[in-house]
Amino acid sequence: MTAPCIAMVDCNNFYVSCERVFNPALEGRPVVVLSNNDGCVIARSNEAKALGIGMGEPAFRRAAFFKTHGVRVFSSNYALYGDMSARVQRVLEQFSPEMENYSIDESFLVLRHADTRELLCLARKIRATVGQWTGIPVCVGLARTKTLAKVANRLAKKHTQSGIRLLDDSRDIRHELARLDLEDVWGIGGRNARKLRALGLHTALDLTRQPRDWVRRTLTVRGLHTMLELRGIPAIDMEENPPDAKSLTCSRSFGTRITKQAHLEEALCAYVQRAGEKLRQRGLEAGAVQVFLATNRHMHDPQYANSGCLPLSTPTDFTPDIQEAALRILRSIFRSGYKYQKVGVLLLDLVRPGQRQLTFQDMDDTEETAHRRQLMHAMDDVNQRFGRNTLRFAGSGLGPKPWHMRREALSQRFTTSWAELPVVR
DNA sequence: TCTGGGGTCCTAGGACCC
DNA sequence: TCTGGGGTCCTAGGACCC
Repeated sequence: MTAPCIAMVDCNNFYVSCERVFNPALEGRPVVVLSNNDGCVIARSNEAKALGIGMGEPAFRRAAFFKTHGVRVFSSNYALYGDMSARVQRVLEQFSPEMENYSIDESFLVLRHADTRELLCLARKIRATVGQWTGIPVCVGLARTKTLAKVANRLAKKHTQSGIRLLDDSRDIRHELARLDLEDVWGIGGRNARKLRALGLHTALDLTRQPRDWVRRTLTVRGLHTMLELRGIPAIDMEENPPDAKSLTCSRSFGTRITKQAHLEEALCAYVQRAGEKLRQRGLEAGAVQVFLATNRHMHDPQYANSGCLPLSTPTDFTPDIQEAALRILRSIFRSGYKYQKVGVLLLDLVRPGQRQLTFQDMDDTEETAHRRQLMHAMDDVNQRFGRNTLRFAGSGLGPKPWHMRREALSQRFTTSWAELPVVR
């Protein structure tokens, strides 16, 4: 391969693999991991896939099936998966200085090796090292563009023993694209696949044969980039240093349906607290707050959903100010008489403090500002050392919390339990 | 009687990803 | 009883300005 090669490294059934690392008895058995609230299936072992369990299936509908087939079921444990993800990424870093951590379980690496044999050798080494150092099995797809590397990775998973697939020869590429459904192409979702089918296109190869203008008009500029990449022309850049996020969300579905405004307010306060922690962790301030609430659209009950937004007078990372704004929005959109399923907060117009214009307030209340910063810092510190919500705002309620989500089958926090952390810094 | 047109900014909605 | 959560980008269309 003459041009630089892109490797797509994808962890196999990642959440299931994380559970297995710390519970080897799960090896060879059907295992699933459920979404927040134990709602639906978001990860399946190969054995679970073989039983016909689909991605996104509601767990309650499969409960009996899980029991009769001995499927081991886990609530999602993001503290564990996030930590394992970081370990995998640290291993991958050693193989290329040019790397994009695309998602919790996928990374793109640029490999500048001219020789095909060298590339395959390196891919084998990546796979073996990640497996040995973290216990997580991965597959590697190799190609000239990110989109083709995703295709190669898919082939590595489905059709190889080695877990490695190089997709470089043009006849080979054509052959594989002719067998690839449009909705299985990275960047083409269900909606656009249906649209293209109605226009007579069915496979990835069909798409590569359309004129650029037509693709641009039909699928917007992003679809055009996808099509060019399928042709082997790089059009989607590596994002090695992702820019600061522009928004940040915290929302949950409730364990039971909620009708009381007071309970919604408690839940919202808790979510804002969490959002504030994320905000400070990233060193950002929010310029505006949005709140939304919704009933359960799967039920036949009366439906209501609404949202509202408020700008903050000056960008801030001070949780109480954000909570105040959020509660004002909630009170303006709340309607009684509905069974609510969900409430959430979005922090918008995020900025780095150093990069925004100073206001008169900034010059004015420096002492006050310092106190507020110290307060948030102290809370974050305690909660980091002793566990989330060790210190929390009274607004999130002192009594029982009917809005809490269900997590009935949670594994232990094997890697991040606070008891393992040093108490003194 | 006859009342422009082009540029910019913002937002909502829709699509995608894992 | 029970159907996730957290992001990004693009476009069309309206508001506004000169």
